[in-house]
Amino acid sequence: MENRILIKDLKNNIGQTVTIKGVVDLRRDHGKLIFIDLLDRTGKVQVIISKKQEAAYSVFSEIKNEWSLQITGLVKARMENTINPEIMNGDIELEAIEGCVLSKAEEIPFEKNSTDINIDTYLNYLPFSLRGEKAKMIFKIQSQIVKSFSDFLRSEDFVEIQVPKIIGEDAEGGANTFSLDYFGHTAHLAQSPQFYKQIMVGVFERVFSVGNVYRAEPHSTTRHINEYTSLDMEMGFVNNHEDVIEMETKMLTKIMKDLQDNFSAEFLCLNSIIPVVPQKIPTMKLREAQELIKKETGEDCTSEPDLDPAHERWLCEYSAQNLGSEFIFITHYPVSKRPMYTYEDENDAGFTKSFDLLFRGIEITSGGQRINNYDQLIASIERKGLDPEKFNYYLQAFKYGMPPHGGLGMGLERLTAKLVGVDNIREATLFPRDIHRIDNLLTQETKKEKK
RNA sequence: GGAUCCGUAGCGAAAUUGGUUAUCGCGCCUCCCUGUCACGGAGGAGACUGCCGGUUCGAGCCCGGUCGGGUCCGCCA
Repeated sequence: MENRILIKDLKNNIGQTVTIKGVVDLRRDHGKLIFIDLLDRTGKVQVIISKKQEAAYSVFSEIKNEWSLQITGLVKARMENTINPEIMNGDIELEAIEGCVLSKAEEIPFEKNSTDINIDTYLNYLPFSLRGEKAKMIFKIQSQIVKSFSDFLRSEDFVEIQVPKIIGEDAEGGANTFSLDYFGHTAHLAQSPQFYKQIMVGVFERVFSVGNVYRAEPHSTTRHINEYTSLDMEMGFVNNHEDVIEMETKMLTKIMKDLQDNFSAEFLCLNSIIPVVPQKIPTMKLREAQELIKKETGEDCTSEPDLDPAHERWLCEYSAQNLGSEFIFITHYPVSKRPMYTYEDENDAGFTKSFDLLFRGIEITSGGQRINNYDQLIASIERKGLDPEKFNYYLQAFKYGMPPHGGLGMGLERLTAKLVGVDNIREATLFPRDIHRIDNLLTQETKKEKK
C-alpha cells in the first residue's frame, strides 16, 4: 500500500509520475509559480507549484512552512540554467500535479536553521528547535556513538544489562541524589549504575549499560545537567586500571572510526573534526600533571587533591600540542577524592588506581580498578564515615566472592558536545534537565504551588 | 550556593553625555512577479523597553528592590 517514493530515490525516477510525502522547509513564491523545498527523512527536493497545474495550485498555493504534504508529480531533470550543484537533488525537481495537505502548522517562532538564537529561546521551543539541521546532525551522531559503544563491547563479550534507576541508598555515599516517595518510604534516583554493574561482574564477568543517571547538584554551568546518559562498562579479571584504559582506548577508536565512516559530511557542516585516537593515549599521574602545570605556567596546584577546570583545559591543550593527542588520561587521584569502592595502589599509598579521561577541556570519563576484597571494601566504607550495614545488599557480591575488576562511566552528552563542537551541553542533550527547567522553566510560582 | 554580565515587537540586535513619534534585519499580513533556491519589488501591522518603586522638568538609559536568564566557579560525567 505504501507507494510513497523517498526523496533520496527521486533521481532514479526521472520522467515518471510519483508520490512523495514531506514537510515544507521553505516556500519561495513567484506568483503563478511557487517553489517549495520539501523535506523527508532522507533529504530535500524542490517542488514546482505552477498555475498551469490547476489541481496542485489550488491545494498548495496557501501552504506555509512546516506543513506536511502529500504530492503526486512528475520528476523532471532541471533545465541546464536552473541546476544548483550546491544542494541535494539540485539537478532535478518535482512538478506537482495533485496532492493534499496532511497537516497544517502555526507560524513558527523563529527561523528553523537560524544560528543566532539565544540558548533559552532554543530550549523554550525544543519540539520545534530540534527540527533544525544542526540539531538533527548532532543527535544522529549521538545515536551512532551509542551504537558504536554497544557494538564494540558486544564484540568483546560484554553483556548489556538493564539496571534500576530507583535505589534505596545512594550509590556512592554522597548526598547529591534526588529523593522520592516510595510507598511511604524514601527512595532515591540512581546517580550511577555503579553497584549493579559491579554485582553483575560476578555474574557475566563483562557487562555494560546505557542509561540515565541523576545528580541533584545545584550547579549551573555549560557542562552540567541533572539527568544525563551514562555509558558504563565493567570488566572482571583485570590486572589493574590500565586494562580498563586499554579497553577504553579500543572502544574510542571504534567510535571515531564509525563516525568517520558514516558522518564525515556532518562533521564538515558542523565545522568540527573527528579526533584521532592514538594507539596509546598519553597517561600521567595527577601529581605529574600538577608538576607539569607548575613548571610550564608557574601556577602551583600541587597541593590540590584535584584539577580545576582551567587546568583541565590547559592539560588538553598541552596534550594536543605536545603529545599528539586530544585525549589524555590522568590517574592516581588521592583516596580522599574517590568513592569508597576505589582501589588504592599498593605501590603508591594514599593514591588510587583510578583515572579520568580528559578530552577537549573536560572530563568525559571516570573509571578505575575497584576494591574486590570483602574486608577491604568494608574497611574503605568505614574510612569514608559510612555505615557498611547500609550497603549489605551490594556487599553480598563481595561476600560471596568477586574477581578483581574495574570499569568506567562516560558522559554521553559531554562526549557528544565536545565532538561536534558545541559550547553548551544542553545542545547535546535532547531534553536537558537543569536547575532551571524540566522542559518548561521552573519558576517561583510553580515552586510555591507544590508547597 | 558564590562571582559576574544581561533583560527593548514572534526571533536576533540598535538607540550619542538622560531629551520630542523607540531604530534596523529576519519573520508575519496585503498586493505585484513563471526560474527561484536565504528569490525579488511595493505597502502594512506588530513594543505599555520583565515587574515595582525612586531621582529628574524629562528615564529604554541613573539608583534601589524584585522576577527571569547567560557565563564562570565550587562539585562532577
